[in-house]
Amino acid sequence: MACTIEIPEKQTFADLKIQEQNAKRKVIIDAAERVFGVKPFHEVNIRDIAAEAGISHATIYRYFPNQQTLFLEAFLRGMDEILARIDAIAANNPAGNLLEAVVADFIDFLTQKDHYFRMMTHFMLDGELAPELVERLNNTARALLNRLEAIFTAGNTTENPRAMARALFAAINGVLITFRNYPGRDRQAVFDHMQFLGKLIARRFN
Amino acid sequence: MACTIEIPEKQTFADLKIQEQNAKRKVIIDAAERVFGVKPFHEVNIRDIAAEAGISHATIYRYFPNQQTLFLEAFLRGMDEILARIDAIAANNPAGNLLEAVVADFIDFLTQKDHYFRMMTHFMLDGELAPELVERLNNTARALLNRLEAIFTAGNTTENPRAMARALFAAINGVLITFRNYPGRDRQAVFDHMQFLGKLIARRFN
DNA sequence: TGTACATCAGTGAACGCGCGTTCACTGATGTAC
DNA sequence: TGTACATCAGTGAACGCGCGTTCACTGATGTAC
Repeated sequence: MACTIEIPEKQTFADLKIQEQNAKRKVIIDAAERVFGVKPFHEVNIRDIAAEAGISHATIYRYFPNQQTLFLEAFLRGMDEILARIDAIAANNPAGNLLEAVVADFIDFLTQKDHYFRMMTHFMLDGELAPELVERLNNTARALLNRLEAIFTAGNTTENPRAMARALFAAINGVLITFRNYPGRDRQAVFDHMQFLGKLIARRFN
Repeated sequence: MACTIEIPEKQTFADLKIQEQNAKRKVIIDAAERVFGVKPFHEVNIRDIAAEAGISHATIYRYFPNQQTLFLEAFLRGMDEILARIDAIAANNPAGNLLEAVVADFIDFLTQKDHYFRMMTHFMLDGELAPELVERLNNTARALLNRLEAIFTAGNTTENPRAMARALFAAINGVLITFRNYPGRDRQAVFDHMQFLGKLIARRFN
C-alpha cells in the first residue's frame, strides 16, 4: 500500500476532443438502438435517429460518413453482445449440452432484438459496404465461428470442426429467416417453433 | 379408332379474351425473367420489365395490380420448376442418397437462378403481401416441404419427418444466405463451399 | 484588455434521384339501329 | 350500308413520396498580437 494515489495518464486537449467525438458517436448509436426497438429495421431512417438523439439529421454526418457505417456500428455492438453471451454460457455450462444452450440463446437473442438479425441479413444480402467495413464485419463473424468451432473441437466430432461451425451458423440463420413469418402463428408460437427446430438441428450436430 | 376427329371444346369470345390476357401476362413475366437474369433482383424495376417486353410501363398495370404480384407470379414459376426437378430426381434415384441429391440440386438451382432465391428472401423478410398472395406462397412452400417429408418418411427417421423437412429446408436456405458473399472467394468457390456445407448438413440429417 | 481573425459544431433548407403508380388521352374495334 | 356511340387496350407525362446527402450559413469558442 505504498502508493494509493492514482496517477492519471497524460491526456492532451486533442485526446479529449477525440473522446468527446466518440462519446457523441455513442449517443447517436444509442438513439439508433432505441429507434430500432420501436420500428422495423427497413423503416428506420436518419431523420428518426436524429430526432431520437435530439439533434439535426445533418449533424449525424459530422460523426458518420454515411448511413451504412452507422448501421454497421450498431450491428457490431450487437455482435459483441452475442459473443459475450456465448462466453458466459460456456463458462457456466461445463456439462454436456453446451451446443444446445448456445443455439437456444442465439435464437433467443436474435428474436428479441430482431433488428440485429435484420441488419445481419441486410449486410449479407444487399449490403454494399466499403472494403474496410466488410473487413470489420468478417472479423466478428470469424469470432463467432471460432466460438462454435471450439465447442465442436471439445466435442470430438468426426467432421471438420470449422465446417461444422459454418454449417451450424448457417442453419440457425436459416431457421430465423425461414420461419419468421410462419403463417397464422403469433410471436410466441413462432419463437417456440424456432427453438424447437434449433434444438433438433443442434441434436443433429452433436 | 372409330372416331379420330377432334371435337373442340366449346369456346366463347369471352374465353378467348381471357386466354389472350393470360398469354400477355405470360409475355410480361417472361420479360421479367430475362431482366432478372441480367440485373440483381433489387435493381429490377417496372420500367426495365416493360422495356424488355416492348410495351409501356403503364401497360403492365393493365395486367397486374402491382409490382409485388408480378414478382410473386415470377417466383411461383421458379418454385414449380424446383418441385419438378425434385420429382425428377426422386424418380431417377431410387437408391439411397436421395437426400443429398435433392439438397445438391436445390443449391445448384438457386445459385444459378439467384433471383429466385433473392425473391424468396424478399418475401420472407420484407414482403407485405396481400393475404391471398401469402396463401399462394404458402401453398408452394407446403408442396416443397411435402416432398422433403416424404423422403424422411421413406428413410425411417427417428425424428418427426415434418420437423426434419422444415429444419433441412431452413438450414439450406441459411447456407445460401450466409455464404453468398463469402469474402475473397469467386463465384465458383462460393458455390463449391455451399455444396460442401449442403452435403455435410444432408449427411447429418440422414 | 481589446480587436481581428480562424475554426468548427450544429443546423434548416434544399437537392437529387429513383421509382411505383395514376391520369388523361388516343385510336382502334365492336355494337345498335 | 352507314352513322353514332360505347368499350377498352395502350400510352407518355406527370404525380408523390421517401430519404440519403449536401449546402450555405450562424454563432460560439479559441488564438494571435
